[in-house]
Amino acid sequence: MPIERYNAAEAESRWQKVWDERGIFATPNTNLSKKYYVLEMFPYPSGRIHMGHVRNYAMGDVVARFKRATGHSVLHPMGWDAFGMPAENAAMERKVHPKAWTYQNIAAMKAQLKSMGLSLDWSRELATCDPSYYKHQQKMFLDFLRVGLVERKQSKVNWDPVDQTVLANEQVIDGRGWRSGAPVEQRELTQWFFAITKFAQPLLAALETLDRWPEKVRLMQKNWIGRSEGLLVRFALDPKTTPDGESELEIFTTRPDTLFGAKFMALSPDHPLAQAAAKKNPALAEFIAECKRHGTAQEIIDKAEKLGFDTGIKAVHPFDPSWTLPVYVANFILMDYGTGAIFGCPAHDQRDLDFVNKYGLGVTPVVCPPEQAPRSFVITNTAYEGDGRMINSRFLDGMTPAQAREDVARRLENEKRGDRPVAQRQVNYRLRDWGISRQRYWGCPIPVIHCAACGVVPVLEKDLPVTLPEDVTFDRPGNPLDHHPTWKNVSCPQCGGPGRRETDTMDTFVDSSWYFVRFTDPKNAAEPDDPKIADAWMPVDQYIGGIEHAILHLLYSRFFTRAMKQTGHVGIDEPFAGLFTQGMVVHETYSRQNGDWVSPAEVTIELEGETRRARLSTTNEPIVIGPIEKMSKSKRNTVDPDEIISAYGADVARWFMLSDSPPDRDVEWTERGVQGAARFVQRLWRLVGEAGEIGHGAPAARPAQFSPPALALRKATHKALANVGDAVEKLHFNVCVAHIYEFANTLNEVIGDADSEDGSVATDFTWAMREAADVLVQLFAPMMPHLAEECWATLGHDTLVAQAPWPAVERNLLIEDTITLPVQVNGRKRAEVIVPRDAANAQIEAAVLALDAVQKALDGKSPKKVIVVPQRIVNVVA
RNA sequence: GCCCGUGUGGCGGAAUGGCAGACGCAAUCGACUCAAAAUCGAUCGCCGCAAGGCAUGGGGGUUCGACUCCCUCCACGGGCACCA
Repeated sequence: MPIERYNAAEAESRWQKVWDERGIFATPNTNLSKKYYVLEMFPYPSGRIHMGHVRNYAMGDVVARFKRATGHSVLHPMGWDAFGMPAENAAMERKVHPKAWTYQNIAAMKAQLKSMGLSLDWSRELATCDPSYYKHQQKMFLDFLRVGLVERKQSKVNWDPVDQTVLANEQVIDGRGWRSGAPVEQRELTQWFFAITKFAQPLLAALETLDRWPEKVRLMQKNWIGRSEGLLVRFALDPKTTPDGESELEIFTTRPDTLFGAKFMALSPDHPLAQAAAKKNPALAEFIAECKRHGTAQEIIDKAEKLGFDTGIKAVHPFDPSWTLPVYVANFILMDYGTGAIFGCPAHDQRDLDFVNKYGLGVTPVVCPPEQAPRSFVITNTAYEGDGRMINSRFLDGMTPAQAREDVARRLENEKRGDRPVAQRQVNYRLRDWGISRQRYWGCPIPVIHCAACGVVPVLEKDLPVTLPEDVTFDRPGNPLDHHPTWKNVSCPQCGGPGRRETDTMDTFVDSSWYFVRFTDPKNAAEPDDPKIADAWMPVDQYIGGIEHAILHLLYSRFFTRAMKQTGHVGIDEPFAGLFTQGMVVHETYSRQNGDWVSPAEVTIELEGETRRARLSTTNEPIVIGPIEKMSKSKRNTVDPDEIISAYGADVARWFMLSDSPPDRDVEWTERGVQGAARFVQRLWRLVGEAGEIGHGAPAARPAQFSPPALALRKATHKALANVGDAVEKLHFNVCVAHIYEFANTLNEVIGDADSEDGSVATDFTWAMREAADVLVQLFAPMMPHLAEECWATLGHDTLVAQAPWPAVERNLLIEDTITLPVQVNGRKRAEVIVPRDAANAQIEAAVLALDAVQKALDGKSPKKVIVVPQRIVNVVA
């Protein structure tokens, strides 16, 4: 009987409806002893999903469905990272309200996601722009404020001149705003900060415990936090050369061992001593002003030449009162790292070397590389930053730099000036506090009120949430909240006098720093916001998303979770136990002769011998095939998931996304690959149909005995089951796909053999065939759930495969009675030998040496040694 | 500049220190067809008629045995970048 083609379009919407009606993916907050929380990074509602989303959510869905089948209570929710600039841009460009624009986009994208057949619990859907979401965020802000994790301080900030808002350090990439791409300027503003630096050490230390995170991400965070251990050293200043009120200069160094190589001191232009000295020195004041002028744009700082100005002040060397060092103001010293002052040792620091070479201050090497004679060791243009032995350093001579560092630290710690030690050990971090104030409308309002009498006053908890006004205008630059005629005018909660509402909103990265906790609380919970429920679900067992969030989102979320713990919102430290960073979806680029990009949909590819040629489908104009790049609107090399799904079905899109490349690498979207996936869908459909027919009459009870062909089939079935299960656990979806292909090929051969035998089929074989068909369907069900349901139904099941438990692997079927061992002679394969599984090594050795091929390879020589690796290989050494 | 990762057929890639190239894509030949598509069968790392040899970026090392471990060089990709 011919089998009809599988109609994806019809079947997919039908099964989606069944899943929906039966509510099988809704997760109750009960029975959490075996819980599994799988989460994909939630999308920004830009309006349409792209192939990156398809890849991300396909992976998460495989994990969710697999874990559900293996008996876990699975939480797999979806929501919307809904605040942000694009909504305001749309408002400015198209006169749509950001809220309307956002919710339209959410509706459109939700429909797209639904068409993918994802096993999501939509009852927990959330949008961060919803007051019922951000009221919790405002509450947490106030809790953080109370315990000192939120601070208000004046500081130099990164100002994005295009978006007219402040950016966090993490949001400045190559000196440009992460969103606008405009060169970032430095401005001095009073801003709200999350005190992420208070957790610098725990955030760093806990990276060691995140053993299910990619090494790369942990390293990136480690470098970003940037811990360095060093010494704070107080240098006395020569009073004759020093402005009134100043008597010493404190510096931070990680290389106290090089103290005898010091040639100068350098101050940041913002350093108080520099400012004090500038008051009496107009030339110095001008130099500092010049530094600041140059310092407005990050790009200029990056390229600036090292410049210094001698203040005339002299600092006294801590080990020699007669040795003084000139104090410079230098443009490359940062005020907000260490103390904003350094001592310069040119021999062993490239920047310092460049500086002394410019100003002629001399070089004395103090660390001599191994196997180099101290007398002949000279530094000219390249500083030596390696290890060795101390030279020219008095009592340190002969020590290693590590020993010298310890010796210097101990001596200066024990020496007092005034009532304090001259030096103390200090740990410094590169990490800066997280500035969250944004001068924008479409974000979470910061719930404080400014009062002339009382200062900054928190909004009362009963007045939360502070909601955004809807009647705002976007017809001029700046913050629409600030322009609003009445919104900011409120009375002070403390004194009742006139107050002004804070008009800054929070960085949208705050919204995404805790959404994973919010999902644990279903809307209809008896006790909303019960920390016990959050703790029962948290941490996220498997988090999946792009590597681009390695620092920003993932570090903020780690901080936020700790802050939530400190304020009693959760009981855990780390939000994501397992993290997987998937690769990008890439595609060939196409362009016309004049350089205009052309989308793949407009191009026809032809093969001319070995070379592929592209033409514009409409006019036959020749098209240049460009490099394979990340799908982007600007290069127009995108493929619309909607079009793929309507042409081939969601299962095909999902399958191809999972099949071609390892999930952490980039995958190239190709038409050929999609067609291959589509062919395989039809092949599986036919194969399951045929296997189902053979297995149709099988007895319900499992036969006591299996004939050799039936046993062989069962072995293949259980091997596939074990292999696919292992591969899914490791998220090796491409390997998983390969094993499914392999099993499908085997099953196809077995069916072919059974057909050719023509006649009645033994019942044990029909039973094994039915088992094989069931298992095959279950194996691909997490990846192609619609096809799987359709196949499952044709196999006569009245249950849903989405709810079927994962079959148990019968381990005894994986063990072979006889094994084929490869035989090597001197490491080169010469033969194979078939031996019983439990054969003794001596027995195997004898069998191997009797082989003709082995004797021939030995060529009359007698073997020196025979290495038998049980179950693996035999190697004869001659 | 510093740190990290990657390198395997025409392509994507597989391989607890144990048969390199599973599986897929592409290609070639054949069957079916009036023809095409679909489907099915065969071939498919390189050299060689073959026997055999050579092959996991290059070179060296450890090992009975190395894609896998170590050293070194090269290429590509990524992160950080006046952080003292």
